[in-house]
Amino acid sequence: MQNKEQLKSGNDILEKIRKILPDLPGRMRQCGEFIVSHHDQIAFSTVAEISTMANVQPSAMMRFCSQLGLSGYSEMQKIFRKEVSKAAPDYATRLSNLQAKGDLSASKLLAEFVEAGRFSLEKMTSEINIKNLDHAVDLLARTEMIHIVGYRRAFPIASCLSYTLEKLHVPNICHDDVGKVSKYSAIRDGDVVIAATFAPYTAGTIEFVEKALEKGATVIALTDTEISPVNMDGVILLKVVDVDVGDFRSLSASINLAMALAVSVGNAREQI
Amino acid sequence: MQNKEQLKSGNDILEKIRKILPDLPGRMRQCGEFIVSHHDQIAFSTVAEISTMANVQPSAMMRFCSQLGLSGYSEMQKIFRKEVSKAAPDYATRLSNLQAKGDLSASKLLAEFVEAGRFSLEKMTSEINIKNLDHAVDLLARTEMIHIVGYRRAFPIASCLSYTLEKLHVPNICHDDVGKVSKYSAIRDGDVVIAATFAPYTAGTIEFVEKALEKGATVIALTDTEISPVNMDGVILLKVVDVDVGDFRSLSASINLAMALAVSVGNAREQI
DNA sequence: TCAGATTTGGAATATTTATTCCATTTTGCA
DNA sequence: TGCAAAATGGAATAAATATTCCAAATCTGA
Repeated sequence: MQNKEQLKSGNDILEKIRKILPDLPGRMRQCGEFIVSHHDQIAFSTVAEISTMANVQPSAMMRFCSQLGLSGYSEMQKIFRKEVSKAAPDYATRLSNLQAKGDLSASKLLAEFVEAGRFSLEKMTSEINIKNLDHAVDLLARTEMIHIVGYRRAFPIASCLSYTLEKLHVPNICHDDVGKVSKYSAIRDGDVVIAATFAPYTAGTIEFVEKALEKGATVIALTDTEISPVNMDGVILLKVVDVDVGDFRSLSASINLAMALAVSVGNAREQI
Repeated sequence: MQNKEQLKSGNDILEKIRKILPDLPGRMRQCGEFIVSHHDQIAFSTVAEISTMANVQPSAMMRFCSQLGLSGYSEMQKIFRKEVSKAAPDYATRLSNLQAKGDLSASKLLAEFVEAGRFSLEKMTSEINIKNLDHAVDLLARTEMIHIVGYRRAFPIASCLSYTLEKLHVPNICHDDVGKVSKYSAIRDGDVVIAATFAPYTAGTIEFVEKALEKGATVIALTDTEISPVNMDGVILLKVVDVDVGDFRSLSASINLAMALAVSVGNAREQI
């Protein structure tokens, strides 16, 4: 049994197993069948657990992994873990490595941002709180005035929201602090505020949220963690994480959430 | 610290952490914050890995788990593992789930924007003119002043560029037309203008480009076609297309190109 | 049927990981 | 300012897990 192919992915492993399965003796066959049908559990189960479930001895499972050309169960588990784990790739390290090698061209950097953007978008599909999203749309569809606040890095998100809502003829005020004038007084009881802020959380946005809540407005927060300082009592939190590229972040997830939110509101208002 | 509540689910744990977080000392706080924001990784990671990522000692993490009323990290991991084994659908499944909620739902719209964003990023990778990108970076790295213009839908891109360049201490003026005042007079011979405009091409941006060229500035255009009205003689064109969702567009490609451009310029300036 | 080859189960061993313990440092309060 | 309490880092220890080894059982082919 000479294994020329390096098994790099879970699929490689499953394909290999399917190929050799017909010629396997008893226990080896059981191992193969079990792994194929329960591959989603490999990432977080021990040899002992897996072999018990497969009705084989632990050493049988070890032998099976050797037969696949792997050094052991651990190597197989690592491959499956990599695919199941939702940890963001370490773009910061990748960037420093590129920089250290003097290999940091604009096109390489663009590729990193594209990758980070893609990852952020995909991750958002599993992390978004749909109940809160629907609740936010409902509130925004009914309110007389939408206030939008997002400074510094979050300002593109705020301006995008404001532009989109205006195109849809939804009354909104984008609080841009022109002339360093904050206009809390424009907020009325019953209005809704959309506040966008991400680590390290601009103080002005936090203050704005506090003032808004005091005035009886409802606040919808676009932010990157449940323990964000804007997650105050009664705030509807839409968690959205954009991954870092060095000291910066792709804005892909948050800006697309903003667009989807605004267009949903526009649609909902047409039906009221 | 008497813990009466039995923590049975991942959510119980996260809720408990959020409650005690404000009163925690240094390392305990770090542990709590890390777990809340990376709870999807607990199932797959060792104490050593987690504590390294959280920048605490392993024993700190152990102490934190004790403070939650758990017997240790293993008990916490078991709880999260139990929930992972039935969750974790892949991206395609998550997308379908979002799309299944009804044609006008916010989640379906979000799914559409996510897909549009991913597609736009993918497309940009194959369509970007690398020669022009490098040329643009070179010019931007050498100029005394960068002027940025992008109105209406392109304004988030302009503001994102401006913010990023400012963070990198690159001199730039974002022409935002506050009070409907355009400031062509600030443009000097030798300056570089980044103009972002996409169909249907804001008249103000076209006029700005014309004025800039007259004044001897170099213009870099972020636009969606070679036949864009800003593709005037001598303009360096960076073509970037964001795909439509109904009457709107995901901004993913253009905003990530802007980020990559700005960061490249920052890097290039550090080497001059 | 028998002998050699292959497979198997499980004990022993090695490695990895979780946990405990304790000296030192830091914090908070009178 | 000083002291007691709390927090911390890290080494030592315990526990869990992966792996290796080998005697016994089973299979295969002449």
